[in-house]
Amino acid sequence: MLPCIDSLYPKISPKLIFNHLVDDWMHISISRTMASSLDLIFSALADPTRRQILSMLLEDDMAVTDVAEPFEMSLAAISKHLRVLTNARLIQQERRGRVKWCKLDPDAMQEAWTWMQGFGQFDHLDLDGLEAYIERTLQSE
Amino acid sequence: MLPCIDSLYPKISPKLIFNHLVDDWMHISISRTMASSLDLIFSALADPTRRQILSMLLEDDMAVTDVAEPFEMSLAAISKHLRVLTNARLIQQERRGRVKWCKLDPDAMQEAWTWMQGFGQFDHLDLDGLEAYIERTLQSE
DNA sequence: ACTGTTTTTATTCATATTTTTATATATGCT
DNA sequence: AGCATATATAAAAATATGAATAAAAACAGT
Repeated sequence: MLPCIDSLYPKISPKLIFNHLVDDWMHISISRTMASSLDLIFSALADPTRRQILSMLLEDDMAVTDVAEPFEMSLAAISKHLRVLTNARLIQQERRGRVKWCKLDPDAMQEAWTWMQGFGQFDHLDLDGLEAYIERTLQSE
Repeated sequence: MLPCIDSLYPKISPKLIFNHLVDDWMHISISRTMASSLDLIFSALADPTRRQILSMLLEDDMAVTDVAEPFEMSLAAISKHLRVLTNARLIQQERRGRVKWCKLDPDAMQEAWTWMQGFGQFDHLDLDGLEAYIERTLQSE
């Protein structure tokens, strides 16, 4: 299923080959499910208030009221920011009593980070192993 | 101790600020609307068309017309997306003749990547984690 | 100078986001 | 039950975004 790499990418560096592999399985496996997911994640991260909230939650889990306290804006606005972060799966909210506790959920950040990793340096990676893995995965579909 | 707060992240050079101001002098009033660097980067990454453009540029530098070719939308829309990517410093555009060449500029991606690194122990990409991730993605279809 | 190519800008429209204020809901306490 | 606390939702206003179309601008070749 995986096309012949040598014929497709004649004189490109291994790094570029890897990058293109990443690109390929993204188009194949991610175009629907993950694309909308990355939309939500990056757009949630694009707001400075929300990034600051995430930074605060890095220290400790917090209740909604405590999250809102250092900000100038209204509690309702913060509540909506928290909903955006929850929809992006960047945080989890768990209700205990009347208090809703907010804590980081690392999965979404990892997902975005993994996507971005395709644009960085991969020199320490085992390219052959990844190729073989992707090939196995695509064939088993 | 807390490396991820935006106020601790003033990595915008005066020259860059100046460039952005010059870019938008017609539309933006200088005092209020100065989006931070991470605002621009994440909000640029939040659009699937722009992410796909970046993936295409991984393979090779491209002219604006060639970037627009695989998309359904108009060339003018793609031009606007490229401007957003340029403002976020995710790409660089260099005019040679009548053709404007677009190429990736890794610095901004690295900047966002560095910020995100504070939220996980994913400081290096281990293959097992990536494979597990790909597997999860494929299964979830 | 004329012509075709490449790219940007202007205008307009629909839709989405961010925020405030006011109101509603849910929970714990006495 | 009544009251204070914690959070969410609704309505509304300002602003931003994404896209189309049409026009303009920059440039190469003849």
